[in-house]
Amino acid sequence: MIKYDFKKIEKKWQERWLDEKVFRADDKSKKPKFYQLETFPYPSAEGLHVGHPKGYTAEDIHARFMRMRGYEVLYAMGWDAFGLPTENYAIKVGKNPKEVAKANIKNFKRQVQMFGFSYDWDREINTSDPEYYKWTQWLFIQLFKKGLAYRAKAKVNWCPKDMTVLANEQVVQQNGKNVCERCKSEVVQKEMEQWFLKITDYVERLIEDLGPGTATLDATASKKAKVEARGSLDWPEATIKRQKDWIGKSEGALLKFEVRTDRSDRTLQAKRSSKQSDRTTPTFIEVFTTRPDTLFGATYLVLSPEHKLIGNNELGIRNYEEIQRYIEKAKRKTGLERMTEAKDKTGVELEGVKAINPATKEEIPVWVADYVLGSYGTGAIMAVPAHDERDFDFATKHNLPIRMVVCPHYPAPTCPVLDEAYLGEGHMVDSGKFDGMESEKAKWEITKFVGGKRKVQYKIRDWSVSRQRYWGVPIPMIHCEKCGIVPVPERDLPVLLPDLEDYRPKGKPPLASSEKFIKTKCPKCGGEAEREPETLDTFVDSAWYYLRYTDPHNDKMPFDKLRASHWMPVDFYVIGAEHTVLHLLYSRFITKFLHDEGYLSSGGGSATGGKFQEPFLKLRHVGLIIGADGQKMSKSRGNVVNPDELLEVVGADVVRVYEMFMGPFDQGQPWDTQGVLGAERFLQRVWKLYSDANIRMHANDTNNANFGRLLHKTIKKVTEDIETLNFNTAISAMMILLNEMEKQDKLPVKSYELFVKLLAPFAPHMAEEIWHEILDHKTYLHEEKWPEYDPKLIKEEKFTLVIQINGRVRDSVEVEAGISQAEAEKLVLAREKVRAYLKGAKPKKVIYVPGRLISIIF
RNA sequence: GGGCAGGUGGCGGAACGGUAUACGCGUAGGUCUCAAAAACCUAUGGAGGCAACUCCUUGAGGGUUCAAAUCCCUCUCUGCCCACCA
Repeated sequence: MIKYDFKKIEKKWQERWLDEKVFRADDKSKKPKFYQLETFPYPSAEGLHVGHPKGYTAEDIHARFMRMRGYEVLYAMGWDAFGLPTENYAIKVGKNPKEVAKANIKNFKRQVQMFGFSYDWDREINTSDPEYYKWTQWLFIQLFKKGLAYRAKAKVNWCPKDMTVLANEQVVQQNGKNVCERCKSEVVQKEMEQWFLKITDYVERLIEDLGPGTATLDATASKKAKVEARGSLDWPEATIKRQKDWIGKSEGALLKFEVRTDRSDRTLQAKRSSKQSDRTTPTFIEVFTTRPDTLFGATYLVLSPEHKLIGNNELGIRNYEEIQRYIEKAKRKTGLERMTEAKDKTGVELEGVKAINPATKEEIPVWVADYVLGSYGTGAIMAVPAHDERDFDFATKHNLPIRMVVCPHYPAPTCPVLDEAYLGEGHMVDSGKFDGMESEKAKWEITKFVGGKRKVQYKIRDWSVSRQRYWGVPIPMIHCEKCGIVPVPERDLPVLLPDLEDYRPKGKPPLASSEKFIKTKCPKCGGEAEREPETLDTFVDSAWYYLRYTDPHNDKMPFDKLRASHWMPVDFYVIGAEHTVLHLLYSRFITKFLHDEGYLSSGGGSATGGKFQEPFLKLRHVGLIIGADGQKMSKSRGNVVNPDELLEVVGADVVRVYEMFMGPFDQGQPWDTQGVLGAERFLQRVWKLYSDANIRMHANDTNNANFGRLLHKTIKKVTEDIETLNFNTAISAMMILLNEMEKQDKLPVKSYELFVKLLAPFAPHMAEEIWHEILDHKTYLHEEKWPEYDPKLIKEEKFTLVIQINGRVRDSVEVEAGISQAEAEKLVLAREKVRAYLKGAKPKKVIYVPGRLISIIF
């Protein structure tokens, strides 16, 4: 037997594939297109983690499979190379981030290439390359021109360690604290002037185009019906839901409550006595509510601690000092305290201040409490304790009146007790002329009655993109004293990121200290001006990279409209579930924007056949590989598996097969070094099969129907499993076939060839070696046609009929496939074993499931 | 507190109304060998029995059904996500 020298063989094929550019995606191909997108990695200094190749192998299998099925596949790789970790690492080792990034990419590329992934390397991109970020800057300018990039003062999330602003999406919860997604330091709130992208302008379409979801379909609905119900997006249900939740749309009304204070009473008296016309406009507190129907039950108002009416004491609050102390305390609360105290609703009443319920005209108290958020709605609420659990808790604690105004049953013989009332719809009670009206209708009638406005409110806020750090895309803007903010003319792009001696963060952008960079002329008036020293959030870089792959070397445009439209939308995207609200939402926004601006047109050969405003049609998440100890892999736990060592010891094909065999693709599994051995044995046996069997190899098909049936069943199974990403069962099916092949006295060469084709996407190096060197073919396997199964050959001639008596399996018998119920019954009832159970009794009922079982009840 | 996913041998998992434990790992015994490794063969959920066989078993309990790991209800545990959004 020839030893399988994986090192030599894997290297040989990788070089040939690369040199001959066999995986080049042809823009002009006549074949139907398939765009398969790989999450381009952030090239960290640590290099590849065993988790990376799991997603990559799955995509590579799928890409190779699609090629064999006759598609022209666009499948490429690139580097999301800007960003904090590289910069922080560079600071640590005292190097330039540019050098560090270059070295990291080189290392990543070396590792990735050792796995033999079938990328079109001519399309490799790098976000830190001026040829790429020139177009990121171009994109920013287009957004600016449309008023979608703007500067505003806002409270931002500030990471004190990284000394930069973070987007809301980049702030995560850990142990009850708001921490930086990257470095896990606690985030503080800071008021700063910032660049924002107006994603909120696209919010309706971002919801709408996710589709209606499949919630209305019952479980029996076909997969196709489900996909159609979602519009054209085939995404995991949970991902769609999370994005919708993040956008957080709610419909309600803005209602105004007039404020009465000691001071306004005095004004009123003064007005009366002097008979002056009303020149002082009354003060109002505006609230947002989704339940305007419950207005008659609003028994008090609550302001958030951040509310501007209590910022200075213009209302003349009598206990202002106490209020201030409360606000200060609320501000200092950590996320953890907020969480644990969520049930314990604290608050202070504003003394000397009352509000008028516009429906009842009653005076109601006004409170400040930190259960009301300053950042949502108007920062103030009307509290309806009977119909809101939080208000109920607060009212109970502070002894405020509770008035029920919606009754689930009407006419109401008995209304349910209060704590059952909360959210339900029903009919109005105790609400003046609205009594008896359906609450849903009353929402808008009552809003109209008190002069309120309908309002749609979202949780999502505009995307903050300013970063006060060095290693990113310079924002292509110029500040001119005369002309204001002026974009850099497009002919002057890119604005190059200068090499700085000292690029460390100092709380202000490092670029600000480079006079050479900052000082410039205003493109409008020609006067002295300054460049914007901030850099862009790296999520801007990655929000359009999939478009660049379609035309990566274009130096006139970010991409050619026809090329982009030919390849887009992405047909299949595998991505970690952690990107659900960040990258995916941003990418959808940018695609819609570019579509609106006419840079993208109808999709080319895609299945959608028409317009696309969605970048990613089919989306799946890859499950995390965890350490052998069941813990997440991390350096500190010492449970990290290094792919370099694995590749050295067992080679790429074995790692690929093992990672696909571990379990369901979208679920996480612990790493098992012993398990790798199983994959290795499997491939060794595939290899050995020929050497051992070359005596047995037979040019002609044998008449072994059983073997032929298994072969065709395996073709069917593997084909379907790749389509559905059930790689573990696909491999198991191939193992079963291999077990059987080993038992054959005469193994037809044709069968072996079919098997090698099935194996090719999983273990491409070994398959290619066998195909060329043993089976003596000149073509590459991915140019071969994917095997098709013959439905006729799959049909069983016989099957095992299971015999159940009174619901228990008691016997079984081999029978002809076409056996009728009458025949089966006769045969079964004649069996001794069955007779022993029946003891002469007559069966009451017989259930026959063709091809499976017969169930006798007596 | 809410949402989602899930709990099947010693382990990863398969089956998703129709013979539970496919496939792989591990373990035990065997073949080969002076020996060991590798490779190959056999066995391998639990209890009982010399045996043929019988009973039990998919987190716990209940229900539907001729038949439930699978469908329904209650509980429980684990993982992930969200978390006062009016």
